[in-house]
Amino acid sequence: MTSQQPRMPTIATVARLAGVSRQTVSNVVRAPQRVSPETLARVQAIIQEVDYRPNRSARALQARRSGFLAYRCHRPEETENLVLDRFLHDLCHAADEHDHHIALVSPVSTDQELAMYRDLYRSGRVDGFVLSGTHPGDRRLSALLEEGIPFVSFGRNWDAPDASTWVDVDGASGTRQAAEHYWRGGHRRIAFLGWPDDGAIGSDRRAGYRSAIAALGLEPMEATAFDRLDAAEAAAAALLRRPDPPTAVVCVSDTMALGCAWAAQKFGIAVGAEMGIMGFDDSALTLIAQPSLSSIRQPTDHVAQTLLDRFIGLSAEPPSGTLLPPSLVHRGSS
Amino acid sequence: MTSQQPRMPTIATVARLAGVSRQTVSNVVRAPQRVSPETLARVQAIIQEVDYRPNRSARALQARRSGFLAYRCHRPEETENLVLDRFLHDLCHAADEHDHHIALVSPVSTDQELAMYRDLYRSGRVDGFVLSGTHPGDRRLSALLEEGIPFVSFGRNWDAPDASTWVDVDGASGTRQAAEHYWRGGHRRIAFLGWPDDGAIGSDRRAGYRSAIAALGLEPMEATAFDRLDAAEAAAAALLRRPDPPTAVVCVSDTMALGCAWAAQKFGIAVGAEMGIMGFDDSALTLIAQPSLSSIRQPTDHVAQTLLDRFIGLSAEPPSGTLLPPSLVHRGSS
DNA sequence: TTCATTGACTTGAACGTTCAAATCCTACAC
DNA sequence: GTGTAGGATTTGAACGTTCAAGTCAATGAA
Repeated sequence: MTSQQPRMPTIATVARLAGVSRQTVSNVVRAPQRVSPETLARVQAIIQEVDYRPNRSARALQARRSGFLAYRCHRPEETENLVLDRFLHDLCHAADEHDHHIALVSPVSTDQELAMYRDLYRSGRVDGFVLSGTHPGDRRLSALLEEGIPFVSFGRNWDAPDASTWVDVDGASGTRQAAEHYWRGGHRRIAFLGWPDDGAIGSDRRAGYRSAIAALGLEPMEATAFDRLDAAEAAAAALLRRPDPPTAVVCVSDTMALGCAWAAQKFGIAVGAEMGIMGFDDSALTLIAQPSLSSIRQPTDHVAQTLLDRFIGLSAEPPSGTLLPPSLVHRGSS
Repeated sequence: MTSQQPRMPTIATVARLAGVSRQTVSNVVRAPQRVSPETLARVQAIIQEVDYRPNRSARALQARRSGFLAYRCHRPEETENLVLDRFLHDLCHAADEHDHHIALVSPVSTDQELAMYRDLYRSGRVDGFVLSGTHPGDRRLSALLEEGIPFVSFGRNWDAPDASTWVDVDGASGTRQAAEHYWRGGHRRIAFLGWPDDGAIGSDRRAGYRSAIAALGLEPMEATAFDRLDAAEAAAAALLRRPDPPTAVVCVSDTMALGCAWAAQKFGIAVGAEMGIMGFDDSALTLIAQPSLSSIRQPTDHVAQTLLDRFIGLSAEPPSGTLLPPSLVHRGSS
C-alpha cells in the first residue's frame, strides 16, 4: 500500500527456476496430463513456493475473452430488490464456479445502458451480459440480438421467446402449489390477494391460483390492493368481513402477505393455526415481521446456475428458454 | 450469438486505414495534443467509422492494472442491506466516473474471502478492494495491510485508524442533528429509541443524541428494543404510557421508527403533527410505511465518490480516514 | 554554413499468456 | 538397420496495447 510493489512472479519466473520452458509451465497449469510426472512435481513445487498465479489480463488478451459478465445493478428504490439481491448473490457464486466474474454497471437510462453494453463488449472488457427484469417491449433484448452481443436473461424474452436464451420462474406454478397445499390441509375457502394493475408477473401468479381453484372445484375468491402494507391490510380486512371469509390467502407478494397478517391479528385470528397466509418471493421483509411468513420462494440459485451454464455454451447451443418452478417455504403462517 | 464473430477492429486496423503508425493512433486516443490537427481529424474519422475501442485486456496487460476493484456483495439476509444496496449502486457510479469497474465476489467465510482476495490480486484480475461493514477485530484489514494489497473501506479501521484509508459516516452527527432539529421545532421531551446490545454503531448513534440533549439542557429519555417491528412497537408504547411522554423520538434505525409510528397510531397520536419520529438510514422500509418516515440518510454517494478518489491516489497519499456527516430527510414524520 | 531545437511521427520491444509448429528422444515394428 | 510413431519438451509468433528510443524535416540561432 506504500512504496513500489515488487513484481509478481510470471510464468517465465517459474520456468527459469524449474529449468523448463514457459510452455511447459503453462501445460502444468492447464493440461497436466501432457507433462511427465517428475517435471510436473518439480514445477508444481516451484509454483507453490513463489505463489505463482497466471496473469488474467494476459490470458484474456490471448484468449480474446475476459471472463467477465456484466450485470446491471438495480436501482435501490425498486421493490423487487430483495429477490434481485439474492439473485445477484447467487449469480456471483455461479460465476465463480465457472471461473468467471460479474462486473457491475449502473446506467441511468436505457439508452445509456445500451451504450455501455456496446462499449463494454467491443472493448473486450466483458464477454457478455446477464439481464434481469425483462419486460414486453424490452429494447435491450432486441438491441443486443441485433448487434450479435451474447447475453442471457433472468426473465423471458417476451417478444421473441425462441430468439434468445433465458431462464424464468414459473409464477403460476407457485400459486398453484400454494392453493393445492392449502386444499390438502383441509382448506376449502382459499382466496387470492393480487395487484390491481396486473402486469405480466401479477397475472401469471393469478393464473396459477385460478387454474388450481378450478381444478379443485372450489369457488374463486379474489381481492386486489396496491403493493403497500396499509392497502393490503385494508383489502385483507374486507375479505375477512365477508360472510364466508377465507381460511387461507395466497398473496401475490410478501408485502401483501404481511398486510394480510396484520389484518388477521386485528380480527383476533391466529395466523397459522386458524388461517393460512402465503407470501411470494420470500423476501427479507419476513424478518422484520412477526409472526414470520410462509412464502413462495424463487429458486434464484438454480436460475443463476442455469444462466451461467447456458452462457458458457452459448455459441454451441441454439437459444432456448427454461421455466423453473418455485418452492413453498413453510415458516408458520401456513 | 450464433456463428463466428468477425474480429473487432484493433489499433492496427485503424492505423492501416488512416495511413499512420499504431503509436499515432494511440496518441490520438490518449494524448491528442501530440498529434497535428489534420492527422487528428483523419484518424478520428476512421475511429468513428469502424467504431474502434481500445482493447481493455491489452491495456491492462501493458499497464499492469486491470481497472477493476473487487467488492464483496453482502449476504441477502443481512439487515443493513438496504444502505449497502444504495452504496453498491453509488460505488458503481463512482467507479464508472474513474474509468474503473466493480467486480463482485461472494465468499462464504472470512477465510475464503481472504483467499479470494489474494488470488484476485495476485492474478492481476483486480487492482484492489473496497470493503464495507468493517468491525473491531476485522481480520480483513490486518491481512490486506500485511500483504500490501491496496484497499479502501466504507467503515473505519477500528483497530488502527491511521493504518489504512477509509471513509465512514458520523452517526453521532446524525442523531445530534435530529435532536437539535426537534429542539428548534419547539420539542422539549425528545426520546431516543436504541438497541439493547449496542455495538459500535448503536453506541455511536446514542452518543450523538446524548451530547445534543446535554448541550440543550434537556432530560434524556431512552428506551431500547431489538431491531424488529413488534419489539420496537412495544418499547415505543411503553414510552408513550409514561406520565411525561416524549413529543419526538429519534430512532437508531428505520425499523425502530416504523414500530414507533405503529405505536403512535394505536395511541391515536398523529405522527408528524403531534409527534416527531426520525429513523436512521432512509431505507426502502419507509416505502411500505404510511405516513412515510423521515430519516437520517447516510451520504453513500459521497462515500463512494471519496473512496474511489482515495483509491486512485493510494500509492501517492498516506493513509487517512474521513468522517462524513449524514443528513436529515424530512418526509412527514418529523 | 553549422548545429542544436522542436514537432510530428515511426519503430522495436515489452507486458504475460497460449497456440501451432518444430525438435528431440525413445520405443517398436518390419 | 531403417522407418515410423508417439510422447515430452521447446521455439517462435501472436494477442493489442504503450513506452522508450528513434528518424526525419523544418526552424532558428550562432
